[in-house]
Amino acid sequence: MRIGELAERAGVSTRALRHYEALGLLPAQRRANGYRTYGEEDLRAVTEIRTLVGLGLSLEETRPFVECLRAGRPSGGSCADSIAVYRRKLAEVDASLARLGAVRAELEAQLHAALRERAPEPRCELTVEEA
Amino acid sequence: MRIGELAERAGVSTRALRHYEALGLLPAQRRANGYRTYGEEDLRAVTEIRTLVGLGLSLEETRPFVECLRAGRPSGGSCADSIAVYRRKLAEVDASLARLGAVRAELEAQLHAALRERAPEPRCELTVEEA
DNA sequence: CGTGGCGTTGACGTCCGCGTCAAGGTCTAG
DNA sequence: CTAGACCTTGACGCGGACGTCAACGCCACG
Repeated sequence: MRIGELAERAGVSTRALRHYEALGLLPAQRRANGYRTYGEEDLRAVTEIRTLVGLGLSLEETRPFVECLRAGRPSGGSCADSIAVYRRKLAEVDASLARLGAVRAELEAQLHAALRERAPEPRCELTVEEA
Repeated sequence: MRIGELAERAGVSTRALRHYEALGLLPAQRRANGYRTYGEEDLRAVTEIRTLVGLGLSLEETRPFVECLRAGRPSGGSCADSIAVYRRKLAEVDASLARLGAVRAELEAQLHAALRERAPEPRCELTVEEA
C-alpha cells in the first residue's frame, strides 16, 4: 500500500509517517517511481507507535518496541529494552503523579486563602464556597 | 535597583526579566542612560511569577496576579481574575491527575503482560518479578 | 492531451521560556 | 586612561512532533 492508504488506515497524517521514517522508526520500501510502499506489518508498527505516544512516550522511546516488532516478535513490548522503557516510564509517571498531587494541594490552599482574603468576615458560614 | 541585582535577589536570569518585560508582565522605569530601574514591588512581582510558574502556570496565566499586585493589593491572588485562574488550573490539574492515573494503570498492565509473555511457564512463583 | 489526484523532497513555521551569542554603550576603580 | 563589570538591543537556537507551503514528478481517466 502507498503512504496515503497507510495514513488513513492508521489515522495519522502522511507527514507524520514521513517524520517517523526520517527518525528511522519506519523504513519504507520504494517502487521504481520513488513511491513508498508499506505492508501490514508497517500498519502494526504505526499502531504501536501511536498507542505508546498516547501513553506519554516520546517517539525515541518507542524505538525498542518497533524494533522488537520487526524482529518478528508478536508484541512490541516483549523485548528486554521495551520492558526497561516500561519500567522507566512507570517510574516517571509515579513521580509526575506525586508532584502533581502536591501542586494540587498547594493550588487548593492558595485558592482558599485568596477566598478568605476577599471575604474577611463572612456573615454566614453557608456563604463560604468550598471550592 | 538595576536588573542584575533584581535577578540575583529573585533567583532568575536577567534574560528572564527582560523576557517578562517584553511580555508586558514587568514594565521597568528607565534611567537617563537607558538602564532599567526596579523597586521592591518588582521583586515581589517576580517572586509571584516564579511561584506560580512553579505551580505549572504559564507566564500569560500569571498576568492577572501581577496586575493584581500592581493594583495595590497585598496579595496577587486576591483579585477575581486571579481566582478564576486558580479554579481553572485546579480543574486542569485534576484532569491531568485522572489521565495520568489511567496511563499508570495501562503502563503497569502492559508491563505485566510483557513479563508474562517472556516467561510463559514460570518454574517457581518466586521467580516472577512483581513490578 | 490535459486535468486532477496522488506522490516526492526541501525547508520554514509553530509553541514556550528562555539560553546564548554579537556588537556595542556606561560607569567605576586603580 | 584603561580594564572590567555592568548595561543595552537584536537576533538566532533549542527541543518535539509535526503543519504547511512550494515546486515539482507520476499516473489513470475521459
